[in-house]
Amino acid sequence: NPTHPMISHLNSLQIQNTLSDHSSNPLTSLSQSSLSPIKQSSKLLSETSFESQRSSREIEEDHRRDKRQRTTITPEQLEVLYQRYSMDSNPTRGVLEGIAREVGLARRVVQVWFQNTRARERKGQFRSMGPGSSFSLGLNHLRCPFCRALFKVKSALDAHMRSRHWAEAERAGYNLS
Amino acid sequence: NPTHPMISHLNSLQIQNTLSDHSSNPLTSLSQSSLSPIKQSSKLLSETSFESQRSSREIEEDHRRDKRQRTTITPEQLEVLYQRYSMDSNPTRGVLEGIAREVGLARRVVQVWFQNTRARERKGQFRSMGPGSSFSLGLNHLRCPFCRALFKVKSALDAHMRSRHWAEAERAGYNLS
DNA sequence: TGCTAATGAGATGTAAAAAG
DNA sequence: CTTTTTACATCTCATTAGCA
Repeated sequence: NPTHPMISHLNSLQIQNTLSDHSSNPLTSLSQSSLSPIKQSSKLLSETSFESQRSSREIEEDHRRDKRQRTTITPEQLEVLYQRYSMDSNPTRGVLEGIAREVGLARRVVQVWFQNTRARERKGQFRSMGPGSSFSLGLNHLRCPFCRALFKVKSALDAHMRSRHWAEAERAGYNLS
Repeated sequence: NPTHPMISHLNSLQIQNTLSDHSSNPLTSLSQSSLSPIKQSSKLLSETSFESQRSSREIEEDHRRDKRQRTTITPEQLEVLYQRYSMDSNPTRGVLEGIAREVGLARRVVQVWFQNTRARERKGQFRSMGPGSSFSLGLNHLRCPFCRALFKVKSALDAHMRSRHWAEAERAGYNLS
């Protein structure tokens, strides 16, 4: 199966990302394709970062393929993801990128995983995971007053409110200190 | 709103897919006709970090891309910005530059942020901020008698009046010594 | 087939650009 | 500078489709 996303991990390349706090970089780029006038139905999928080594020829082939690419997330990766999720189900962009690097998946893949997991939890279809995991649903009990985001630790909720609901929180009299 | 015939709809809503992920975005198609060359001085933005993964091909494409570049301001940077804003919502050019250096963003980006934030505050969408911050909306109550600038501390207002409204202040009998 | 990764539409917030 | 508009990033929710 050629579609297998090689979840391997040799992506240690690109270590950058000055996590060195404070001078955080603005992250430029990020644009998305402006698709061609020709409809081109299923567009390119998010590829894991390390796939950047693919030749343009290969990428072109991907274009032609109209099959949706499904990433297979390994149990080891899930373990990490759930652990991070339990601390903060709504990570900021920077944190998300760190997690992506840690598990070796494209940022977009991790982002989608978090979105789907939040949705799943909301619907009550949450599932504690794999072997040895101590994570369990009911414990993620802090819900953001302004959206449905859930958090396990207050500090994470605070950070979330500060970055996403600043105005409302202020108006409502929350003390985010 | 009939504005720019050119850039306008290139990517207006249609299939939209904004979501996807970028970063490795082929952007194959398309001619990309001429179109105005965005001025964007060469390295307005920090190319620090992350860019390492960009290939020369991608960089080249950037050159002919006419898309708008949106900076992502991190929560840490916002924290600093709002703190400064609380002291003086209308910083002079020099101060603005210092702030820009402190947060690691281009002066222009910070300037725009201040403009947008002042506008937001006027519209009542203001937010005060995070932990440790003593700033809170209603407290930004010193308004310049000659323009709409707002300040939290009198010294900042005075400095502002000295640099921008010297004549009027003099005439009006203010003692700015 | 069930679980879930990926998509897409609609909504929201806001950085950047345009207009005044 | 301000005000208004554009466009991009991200979220939710509903749905589609890939794989064990």
